[in-house]
Amino acid sequence: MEELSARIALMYPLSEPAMAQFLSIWKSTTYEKGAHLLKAGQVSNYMYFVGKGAVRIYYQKEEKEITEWLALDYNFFFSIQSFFQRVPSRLAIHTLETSEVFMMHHDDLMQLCEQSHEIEKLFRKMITTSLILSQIRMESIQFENAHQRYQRLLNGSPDILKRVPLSYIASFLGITQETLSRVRNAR
Amino acid sequence: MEELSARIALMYPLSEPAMAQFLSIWKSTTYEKGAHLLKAGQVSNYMYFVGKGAVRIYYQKEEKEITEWLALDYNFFFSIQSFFQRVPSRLAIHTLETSEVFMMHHDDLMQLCEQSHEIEKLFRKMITTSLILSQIRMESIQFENAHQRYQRLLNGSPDILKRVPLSYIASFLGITQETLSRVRNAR
DNA sequence: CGCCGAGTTGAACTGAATCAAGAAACGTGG
DNA sequence: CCACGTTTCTTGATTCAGTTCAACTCGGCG
Repeated sequence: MEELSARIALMYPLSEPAMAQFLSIWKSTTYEKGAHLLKAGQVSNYMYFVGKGAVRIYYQKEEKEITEWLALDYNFFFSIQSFFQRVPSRLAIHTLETSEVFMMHHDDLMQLCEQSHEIEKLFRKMITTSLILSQIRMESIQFENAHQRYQRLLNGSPDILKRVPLSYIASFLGITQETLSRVRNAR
Repeated sequence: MEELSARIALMYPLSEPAMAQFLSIWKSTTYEKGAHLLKAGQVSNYMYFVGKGAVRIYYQKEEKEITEWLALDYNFFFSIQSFFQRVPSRLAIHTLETSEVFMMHHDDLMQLCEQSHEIEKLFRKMITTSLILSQIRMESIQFENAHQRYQRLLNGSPDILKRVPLSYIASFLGITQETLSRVRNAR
């Protein structure tokens, strides 16, 4: 819980009562490796945060599984479209390691946002961060080749290779497993 | 101004005084075709809205010009990273047609957000919309081929071909002008 | 008429996907 | 602790979408 509150404070420093209020709507559960937090077709009601652990967001696309996001150690994640638009999610979420997962229900968040301008503002900052990350990822996909994207990922999470199967990493990078293998072993 | 206020109301229906307050920080200017709203290297202080008209956001990348965004008739646009992070923008913005452009200064917006929870919430919704669009565009770039992306663009703005040179459209779609030409004339 | 920018067409090339085997690592039961 | 099957990863050959480079067409317009 301290890590969660530290990450929140980093985005926008809430007053003490607001922080307490905000933290109060987060529930924590420890999931075994391979457990599903969300299945495809459900409306995703939660925004999540992983403690120490690893989580994968993926979906089915023409008999292939696409890894949409990988969240390791102390990071937020959620199904953007489903959470905001309240529509069933194509995405599924499962753990890659036994992980402590914190989750906050959409309705609780909305209710707090109504009551508290401060929390509304925090939430706005969280979305802004997502938007900027989304832009950066888009540019990476559009202009960087397989090798550059792989390097970028390694810079951000050097230990990801030891913790996530290559097939997931390849899909997350938008390349095939074979290409990733070649890129890794080149030179 | 009515169009601007209509688009705002669509995202989040402000109370009358809040709407008046919000509209009051927007200034309007009519720019001739080819005029620059923003040059690369400047911090972008504004969020923009085009009335009837057309605007292009672009940047220099290794002696090529990349068209990052095209905004036609009654749409918002801005340099996301520069606006939020207050860093110099790689992006430049110019008009493709004589256009009425509305602009809102970052600091005015922030001040209003401090004062008014309602406006903060509107702003949050605006960013959320951007985030969802960004996700959709990312998926389009990653998984759709040149022909599909072209079709998607046409569906969204059928008259864009008549108003924007092909070289800009190609770059916006992330393909070369030659490929766009082939895609257009195929079959 | 000749030039100029915008768009098209053709041919060669390239990065990554696909298809197809293999090799290595992993774990489960004997 | 080993043997076996399964999953994960690598390697090779071929194919393909899209790029690059170069030449060409077309429609203004001074």
